[in-house]
Amino acid sequence: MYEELKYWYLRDHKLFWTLSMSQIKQLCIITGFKKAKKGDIIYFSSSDLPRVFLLKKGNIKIVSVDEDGNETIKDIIEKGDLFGELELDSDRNSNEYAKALTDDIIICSFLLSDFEDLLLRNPSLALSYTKFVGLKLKRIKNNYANLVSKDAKTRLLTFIKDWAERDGKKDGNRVTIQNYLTQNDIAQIICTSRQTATLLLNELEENGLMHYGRKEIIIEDISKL
Amino acid sequence: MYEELKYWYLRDHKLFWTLSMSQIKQLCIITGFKKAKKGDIIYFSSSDLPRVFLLKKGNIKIVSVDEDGNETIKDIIEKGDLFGELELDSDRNSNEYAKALTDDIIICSFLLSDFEDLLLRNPSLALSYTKFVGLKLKRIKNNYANLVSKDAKTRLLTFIKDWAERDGKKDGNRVTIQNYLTQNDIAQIICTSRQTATLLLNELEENGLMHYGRKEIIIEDISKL
DNA sequence: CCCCAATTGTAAACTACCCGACAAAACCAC
DNA sequence: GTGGTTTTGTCGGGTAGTTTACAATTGGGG
Repeated sequence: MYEELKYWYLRDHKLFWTLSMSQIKQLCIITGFKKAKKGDIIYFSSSDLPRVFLLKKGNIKIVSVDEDGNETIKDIIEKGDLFGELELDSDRNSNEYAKALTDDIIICSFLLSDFEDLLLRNPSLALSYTKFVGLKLKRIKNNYANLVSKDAKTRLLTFIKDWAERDGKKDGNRVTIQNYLTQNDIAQIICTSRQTATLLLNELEENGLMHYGRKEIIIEDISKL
Repeated sequence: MYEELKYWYLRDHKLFWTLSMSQIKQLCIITGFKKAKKGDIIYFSSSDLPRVFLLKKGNIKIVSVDEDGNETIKDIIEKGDLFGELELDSDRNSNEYAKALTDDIIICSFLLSDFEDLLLRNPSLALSYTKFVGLKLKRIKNNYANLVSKDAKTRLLTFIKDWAERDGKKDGNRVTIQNYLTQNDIAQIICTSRQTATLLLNELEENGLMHYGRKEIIIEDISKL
């Protein structure tokens, strides 16, 4: 029963749709599971073997600490996302960890080496995966371009619109987002200071464009952002 | 003879080492060739089918024009690099073109669809290619992190050191780089204004750390940068 | 060799944003 | 509730870097 659940978890991800049950089973032999709750820190650059992770439930952020001790958010991971050694290289010098943003986190993982074997045996999976990494590349290229040429306000707007698109519940032009981020998180994501983020969010609030709350964000009219 | 040359060009790239002659031949059926000289513009987001390109000789820059007409350098491509639709998605909305930085440019290309077929038939090539894309991802992540947390001076230094590593001719601690970039190019690469780049380069010059010339850059002592 | 275009040098005004500091408010655990 | 911690609000000074503007230099083509 528990074993079955494991398979189902992987099977559920669209990347793995092409695989047979036995192939998934193969990958699952060393599959690990983790549960966590809000605020928990999950080290994945630990002394363990390199792994690829799949977030089944909840939201987490990937944080990296640089040489000066500054923490920066590398990525926000949502339900169904893969994370970890996605680049398939095993040199994990990076000082990164994941932090749970919500309660009820479920993560499953498998060894990088097992995943590579599977890719070698499944050309079509390999191609899908390559496109998946390509998509990540495209996203970050886009973020980079925004950071270079757009100001903080525009970046915030872009982020909010993206977020609403991904997570928001639409009701006509009114969108409600379940908020699991602090203003500080948002600031880091759009690469600005907390103060600037606060300022801009309040500005949006004053203009009646949206309401920021710790639990949810309400956008009155998404088309006006 | 000319045909043979084509194959050799592809075979030469380490990604294709695992392929047999016949497999390369398959890819080459629709392989195109281009030659260009300094200043030439090579459109690859044209109405043609999506392609992957391989730069056999010379240096080019990938430039993109945003909605406001600003030109930004996306990438510098050197001998042996692949470029084009590396993400393997065929939606080329991006307004990009390549510009030759040196004379004697040789580019060969193949159709994205042919390349995908080849990947499907060669799992180990597919895996290598995924790692290649992963490497690109890692690089840009690194650039992004630098842009966020380091100032212009540090970014310039990082860039110069990288460049010296890649292209420079070492002679003890003295490194000579064949320069094919203007200060404006460098400025765009490290994401700053031309004036700031000029200022910083002159500062390095005054401190006796390096000599910037249009044809070559000489770093007196790479370990002191 | 000379001219023109591209590149490099320099300076001053301006500004978006950071940083430090502190207060108010919200949330959580007990 | 109550106390403490986290999050949010707000202000002003400081600055790295942009922008504008123009001069000086370089190099290549005729």
